Amino acid sequence: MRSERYNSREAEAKWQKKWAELETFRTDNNDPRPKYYVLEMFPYPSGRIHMGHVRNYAMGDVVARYKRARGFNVLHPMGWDAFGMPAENAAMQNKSHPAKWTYENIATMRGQLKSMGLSLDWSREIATCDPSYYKHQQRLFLDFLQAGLVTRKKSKVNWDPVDLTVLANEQVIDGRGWRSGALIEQRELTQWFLKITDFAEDLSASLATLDRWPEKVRLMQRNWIGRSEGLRVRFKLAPNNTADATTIEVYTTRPDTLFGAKFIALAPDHPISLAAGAKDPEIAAFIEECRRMGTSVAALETAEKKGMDTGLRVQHPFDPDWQIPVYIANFVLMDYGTGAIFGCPAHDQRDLDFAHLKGLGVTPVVCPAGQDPATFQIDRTAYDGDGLLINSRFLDGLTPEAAQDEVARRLEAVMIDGAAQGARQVNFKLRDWGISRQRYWGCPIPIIHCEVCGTTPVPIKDLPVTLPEDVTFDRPGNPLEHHPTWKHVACPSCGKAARRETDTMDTFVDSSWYYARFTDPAITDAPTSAAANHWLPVDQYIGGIEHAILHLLYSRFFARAMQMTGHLAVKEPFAGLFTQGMVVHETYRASDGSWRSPGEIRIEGTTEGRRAFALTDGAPVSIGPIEKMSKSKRNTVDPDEIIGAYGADTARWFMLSDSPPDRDVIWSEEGVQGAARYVQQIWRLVSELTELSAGATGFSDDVPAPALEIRKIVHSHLLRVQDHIERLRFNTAIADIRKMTNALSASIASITDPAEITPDLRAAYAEALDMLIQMFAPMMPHLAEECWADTGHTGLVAEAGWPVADAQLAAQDTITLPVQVNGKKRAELVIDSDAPNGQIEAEALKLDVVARELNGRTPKKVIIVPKRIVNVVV
RNA sequence: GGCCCCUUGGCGAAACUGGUAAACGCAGUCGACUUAAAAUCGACCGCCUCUGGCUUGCGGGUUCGAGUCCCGCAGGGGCCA
Repeated sequence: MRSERYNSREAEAKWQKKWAELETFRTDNNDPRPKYYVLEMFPYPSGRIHMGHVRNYAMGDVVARYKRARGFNVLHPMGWDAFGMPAENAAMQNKSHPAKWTYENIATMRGQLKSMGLSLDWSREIATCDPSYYKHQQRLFLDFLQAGLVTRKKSKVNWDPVDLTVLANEQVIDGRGWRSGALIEQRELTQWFLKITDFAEDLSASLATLDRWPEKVRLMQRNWIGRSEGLRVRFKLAPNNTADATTIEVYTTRPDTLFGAKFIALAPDHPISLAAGAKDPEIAAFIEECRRMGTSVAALETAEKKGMDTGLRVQHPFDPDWQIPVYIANFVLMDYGTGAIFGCPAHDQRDLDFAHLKGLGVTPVVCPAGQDPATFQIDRTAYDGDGLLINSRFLDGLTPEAAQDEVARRLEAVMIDGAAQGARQVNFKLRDWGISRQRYWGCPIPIIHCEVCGTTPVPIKDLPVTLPEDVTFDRPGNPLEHHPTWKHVACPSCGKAARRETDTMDTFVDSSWYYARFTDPAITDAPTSAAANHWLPVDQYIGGIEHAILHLLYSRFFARAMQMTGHLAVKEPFAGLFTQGMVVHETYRASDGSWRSPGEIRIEGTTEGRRAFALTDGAPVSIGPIEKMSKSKRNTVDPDEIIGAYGADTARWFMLSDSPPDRDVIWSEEGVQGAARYVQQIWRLVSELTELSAGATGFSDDVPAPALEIRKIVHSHLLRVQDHIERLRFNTAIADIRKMTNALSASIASITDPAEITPDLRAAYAEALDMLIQMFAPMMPHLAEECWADTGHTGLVAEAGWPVADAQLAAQDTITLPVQVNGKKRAELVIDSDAPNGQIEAEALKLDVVARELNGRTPKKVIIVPKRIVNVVV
């Protein structure tokens, strides 16, 4: 006996158990069907899943279940991005251990994800903090080292003197450490780097091949890599200079503006600056002042421009008698280009500001079209557009592009001290990836420092280098450094007492290759097997836009490095990328300014007059803007509570239905209730269709109108839903499913006499019933299984495949064409869909309204767009 | 400051390559059922001077035809500075 209302709680638990028992979603690497790899960005085990996860994984699951139904061997794994600072912070606060905290969170979150009914192959679950994972990461590090993709060099870092740790730029807020609040110092530390710049050219160029990535993400990566073509130019120091050097080398992307040069600017830590500082205490003080400003590029740009004359002068490359002053400037970066620039104030805003500051003069050398070269002046705004060269001797009249070429050509031919004065160079903004972190909860870098042998790799047979478990977090700094014994080891090469590297790897390393590990997660002797080449690239990767640059770029680098070291055959890990929008919610604030959670308030009134009150004391609460769900603003909704109250299917359906997937979705109680109502509506419709289709046998040779109508509705909607899912337009797929159920309900309601139910109609309802269940199964899998079983099927709908749409049935016999007169719609014409244009024109002109509009005039022309529109032009 | 994106009813939105603007839903109004409520069902639901006219942030352009393409402006967002 079937219950009136669908009980999601019972049904969801039942089907999740069934899928687990039958291992429905376990994927066999040797399955002969075509492969499809769906991956959602794996979560950080922060404690509990949030609505953003629900949205991300609901989308991925629709794709996975849909592709499985379409006959693909689908890989859809899940794991944990499990290393990182929050575990250490929690350990400090709770006097616990990061591993305990992390694994407890994983257990909780695994349970939560399972309650969503995701079609995941849990047998492939990995956690990056597990030695069985990071062992292979250490192996990759050693192979990269051998291949020359790892370096160790001094680098400036943000140093927190209280926490005794290095901070990332985004952890420095207003010059202070985000945790300690201490003033951050710039320190030079020896750090490990992965040489991502070796692949800069390819990482930039190959973006063009990623045609299933959002254009926005490709653009962001392109800008980040920052490829530019320019010229290295060596300026000779004027003969009477006191410097030890004889030339200053600059990098410029605008060699065409060389005749507009007014100064040379050096980075404060340029060797020539330092040498000048050594001789002149005033210069030394200025360099020290620049250092205190911070390293972030944004900080440099917004800071007031400052410079100091070194007293040095260089000769213009094309005129030895023309001397140019050399400044040390706070806006020049040592690690971009050569750490020195020449300034052309007329055509670069920064240079112009500096020239005004120092009174260096401005000479325009590029004149825009339509301006008179004799009078063209630059005042407060530099001109960086196109035009023709002026005031530039032999370059006059050339375009900037031609002038750049000419300057390069001439300077390449001039030799100074055995080297060309000018050399063309491609430059990148991209820097090598510093992976050293002075933290405990990360992957140990498998290196031993020996006083005799130097930095020595840990032999592969000794991997993994595991983290010691007995660590304490009661004092600042790196617990690995404090550990009494861990770092003391024998040198693997000479056997003498040596010291382990105590830096661990940036957690971005962990997530740069997990997609490859999922393809064969159990192998113990290598990071990857041939399975990786079978499965990769990932066909559809889904995650947040916040990873548009770093994670995706690092992963692209890793695939290339793994290819170079024989661990992978592909260089692009993600063929298709989709970036989903956030889950946002209204915010609520009490009169004292503190935030209130949605569970602590009640809302009165509708639309305009909505007001909120605290549940506890009825005090008014102001309704604030809709913002990203966050703990700090307390506008979060707990997925557990939603799933408990409404069921996973309702939560999934609402997440997918309300907004396009790449836009933000507003979580609202009304919206969820609408989805819950729809679940019950389907339940009733399925019950009615089951009754009407009882005893259905099959279609006759000539299906009569009412039954044919049902078939047309179902097949045409199936085609559209398919198309929408393929293009990840889940919101419109859902709209079409709802439309189809509306049409089926209307059809059932129109039956007044049981005699109308012919065998053909019975068969049509039977077909509609099965197809409907199969169509919503990817979104609401539990409800689908319950309905499928309830309508007499023995197997799982998850195994049932995808229904086949009959395009002929879906096609329309007659169509309604709008008829316009002079572009304004005046009438509609119902006509056979295959009617020839001549007939369409004749019938359109015969329409009363059209005849009235024409008022006896003959149409100039009649435009007929097949199956679209008729436009009569008078 | 530069580059990119967005702007459609009260709200979320739909409209694939230029071709009936507002599908599907949320909220709302009215009605049916009910002692009542919930649930459910039915009707309505952009604006106006309403047999017609207008409407996709604002102004212009291209076109037989513009939400869609082009130019300018305004507002919002993102990335890089």
